[in-house]
Amino acid sequence: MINRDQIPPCDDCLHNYDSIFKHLTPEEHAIVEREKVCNTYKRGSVIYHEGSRTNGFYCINSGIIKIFKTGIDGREQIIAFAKKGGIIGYRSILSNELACSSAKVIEDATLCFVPGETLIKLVKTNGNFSMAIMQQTCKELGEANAFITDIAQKTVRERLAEILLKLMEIFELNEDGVLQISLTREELANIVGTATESVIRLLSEFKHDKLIDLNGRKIKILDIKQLEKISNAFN
Amino acid sequence: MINRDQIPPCDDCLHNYDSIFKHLTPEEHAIVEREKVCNTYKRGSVIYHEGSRTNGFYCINSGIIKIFKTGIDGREQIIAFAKKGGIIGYRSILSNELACSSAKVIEDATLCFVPGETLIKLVKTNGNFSMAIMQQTCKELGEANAFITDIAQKTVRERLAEILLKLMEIFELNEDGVLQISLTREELANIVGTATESVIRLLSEFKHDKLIDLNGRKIKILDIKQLEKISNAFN
DNA sequence: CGTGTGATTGACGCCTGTCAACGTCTGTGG
DNA sequence: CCACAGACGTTGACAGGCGTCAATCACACG
Repeated sequence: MINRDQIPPCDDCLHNYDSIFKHLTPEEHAIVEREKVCNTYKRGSVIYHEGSRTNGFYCINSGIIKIFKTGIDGREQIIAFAKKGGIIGYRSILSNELACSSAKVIEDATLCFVPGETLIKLVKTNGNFSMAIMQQTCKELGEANAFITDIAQKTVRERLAEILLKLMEIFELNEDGVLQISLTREELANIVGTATESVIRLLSEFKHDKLIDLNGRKIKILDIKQLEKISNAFN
Repeated sequence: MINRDQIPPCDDCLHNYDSIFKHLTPEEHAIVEREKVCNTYKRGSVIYHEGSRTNGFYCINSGIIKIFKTGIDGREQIIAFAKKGGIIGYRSILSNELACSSAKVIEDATLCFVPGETLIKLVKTNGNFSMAIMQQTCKELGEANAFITDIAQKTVRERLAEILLKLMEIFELNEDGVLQISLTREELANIVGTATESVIRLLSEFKHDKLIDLNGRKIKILDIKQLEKISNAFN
């Protein structure tokens, strides 16, 4: 499951224009580079568990991670995804709480682990970095609040259409218009907050209405305008 | 609506042990004290509007504020409350976005306005203050994620019981066991994420089962254990 | 006293969750 | 190479939770 032989070059992460690490000085870069530990994880691996104490955060070098909370009957509620350039697990470090969610690999991933003390040191000493990570948190908070409103007010049908569009924004379509992420029906249900059967029924309804095309887990987006209309996009 | 005559002493806010301002140095205290502007607001007043650009944040000296997003048909979804010692409106300052929610007075309030630049300056220069405000954000984020899971998985009945308990934690009971906040049925519905009629029906059901007692907007909590059981408390 | 806002109650029906059965596909072991 | 197990996907039946509509009541206020 874990392969310590392949240490990926973290230059990508450190200098990527949309990575928060771009706010670090060269010296700080060097510190992170020195203290990081990289590993690869296969689909299904758990990075960290809800309720556990994490002592660092992870930077995604490749792959896709799902962040979820476990509710009634062990049912997952997917809160967010993380992909290349993103960081996960930093929240509980900063708030000094136990992890409030779990992280699991959806597509084989390479992650770099950075100790929590390093993060806190950087936050306290580098105002720009501090602002950047605060902005990330605030952005996530805004998105969470928007999702609360959606899930509280919209129907399952509207939410599913919206989630398809949101996934499209995050993972984009390939040249054939197919969503570049592969989720089980159950996972889709656990984002939307509904039953697996409902997702299946609505997806085939969307297919019948020529809004999407289905081929196993591959979802081809055909009619964005109409999906937006269904999702009641007040965003 | 606004009364500029009464400038409340902000010592309370600045030195209150659960205020984030306790992390400021005396010099920084003085800066905030000098730059703040205090006003009183009556019930119903809007502090700021979703989508507007705010150029500062507010510290609550007294009163109660509700934070909400406006969804379909102008229906409110209440996201959070703020009371004495709390701050609101700081998120959009830090993330440099438009306000993603609105703030409205529920109980007559006195607020102190502090300019955004002051906040950013403090965040960038005072590591401890920075950490404290980051912790507040992370805490809110954790709560938002928990609420997403609840609203996605629990029934209206379970959520209502949970909200009553949550309100109890935030606003506490008076000596008679009555919730120290007065909300309309519609506002309750807009927290739970349901229809006003459903709240009314479930409240009278709770009353019939001797879990609560009702007297207009006053809600007396009778059986906490049972409410916890109903709310399916996995928290 | 009229008006308006909020609270309540009843009727009705649809959306959606649950249960059950069955089909499909993949990987594993004999 | 085939049989089988197990995970996942699909479909149908069914009930009930909950939203919507409408009527009525209660209460405050100008």
